[in-house]
Amino acid sequence: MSNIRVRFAPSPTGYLHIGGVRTALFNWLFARQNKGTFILRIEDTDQSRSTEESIQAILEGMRWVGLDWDEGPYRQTERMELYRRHAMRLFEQGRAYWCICRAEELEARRKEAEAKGLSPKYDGRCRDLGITAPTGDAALRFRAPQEGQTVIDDLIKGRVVFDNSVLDDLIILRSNGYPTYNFSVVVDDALMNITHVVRGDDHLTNTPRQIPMFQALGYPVPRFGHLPMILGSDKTRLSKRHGATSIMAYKEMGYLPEAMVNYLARLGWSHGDQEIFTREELIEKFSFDHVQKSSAVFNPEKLLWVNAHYIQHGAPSRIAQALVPYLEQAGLKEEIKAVSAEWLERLVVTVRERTKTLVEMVTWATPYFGQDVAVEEEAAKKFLTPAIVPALTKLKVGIEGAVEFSKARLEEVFRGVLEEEGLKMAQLAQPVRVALTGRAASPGLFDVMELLGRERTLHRLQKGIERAKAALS
RNA sequence: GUCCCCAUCGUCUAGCCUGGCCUAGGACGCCGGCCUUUCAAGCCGGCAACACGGGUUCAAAUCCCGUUGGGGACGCCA
Repeated sequence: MSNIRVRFAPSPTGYLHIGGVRTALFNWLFARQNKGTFILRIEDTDQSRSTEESIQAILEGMRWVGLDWDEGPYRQTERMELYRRHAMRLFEQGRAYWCICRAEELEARRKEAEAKGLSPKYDGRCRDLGITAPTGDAALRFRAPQEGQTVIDDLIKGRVVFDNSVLDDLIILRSNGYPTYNFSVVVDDALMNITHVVRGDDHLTNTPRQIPMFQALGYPVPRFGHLPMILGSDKTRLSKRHGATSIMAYKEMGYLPEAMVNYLARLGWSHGDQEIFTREELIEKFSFDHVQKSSAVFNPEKLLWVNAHYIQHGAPSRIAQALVPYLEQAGLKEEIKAVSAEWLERLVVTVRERTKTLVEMVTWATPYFGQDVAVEEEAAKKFLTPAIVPALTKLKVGIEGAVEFSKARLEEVFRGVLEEEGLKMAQLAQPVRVALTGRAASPGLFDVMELLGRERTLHRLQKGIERAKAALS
């Protein structure tokens, strides 16, 4: 294990979303590639917005996509003592001071400054008051450097320089005693020996505020990497308006976690022209050098294509195993128990190429369960007509008489009927298809028969014949 | 408003660092064709981009400057 340590630090204020997963993924890939440590840390210092439910949702999402963590999940609310102690240390060093401005006053002043077109930063009026023992509500502010520059050699953006004159005296301890984000993140990253802070580039301007705190506290400054944002189709930050953003929503829609990972990895990162990567390849080939600097638009259609690819090319056993819960959810629990794993895999293989999600796959798979099949009205009306009865009957008799129930033999019988009846392939195939699957579209007929087996094939054929006979005339 | 980041087909991107191999490549989507028992899948083909303006250079998608456009940050949110 190397000394490389990275973390994913979501705040539990909602579900784990796509952007968070990608940030986590890049951290995870970097850790795994370097035999480093991947840490999960929950940033829940905002009591009013953090929920236990969100924490659980984050863990569930992480597990689903297979991003396993080596340490944590730590929760910042369990580390309060650490933040307070570090804050007091800064105070004692003269690097922090008590501010007795009220929140409403600050808000008002900010608005006023903004209205005048001035910078809305804190005016520093408590900076030199020298308050040592505040009474009532007071917040602790970090005394930010005002001169010189802070330079970041970003793993992705390259060299970024900020004038310290733009820096604000940030509140590090709220009047309720809780630390604020910019402070707790520094204390934790320092104490957890984080070597590389990889996060969304919405944090880029937070970085020059944090670096002086690492320095004031006497901790080494980690390296930073700022990932570009993921945007919606209208090029604004991805949000609910753009459709599903919760990672678990994609599970529900029938996406494979390996497809999500592959798509998200390729969103903002590339390795030449390669589109499909195994998890091992991702770990091996990932590099910050090839992470895009600019933001990327989330494209659900490409995601769907990647998912279809995994469904169509994955190991049948893997797809079958992933499909089962969806089948169960569709009310086929008992039916699944009755079939073998081997049969289920054959089913997957025959239906998967017309399927882009597992949910879609359920729709294609249902006709193969149970003795009878629900026949779509429209399909029956069009293909199960009295005129086709002789041919259907002849086919049924032929199959009954066949010694062997194999695809090759079945086709021979079928073609024999075609010839005797003077029919074209499609003229008989469609009625048979409807009788067997209840629909006008299905996999190849002989695959269907093989999947159904002799008994059900004959049974459904018979039902089809009866229905065709009864149709008007 | 101030600061920061970014800019190649509609979208994801290769190429940019180390200028010529770029008549700018791949992928998704779209359009057309082939295959075909249906629906798909597959295969073949097509449409489609270096934001703009100046430089530097024999030569610029590639280097420099500016403009424009987009995004982000400026909270006792994270």
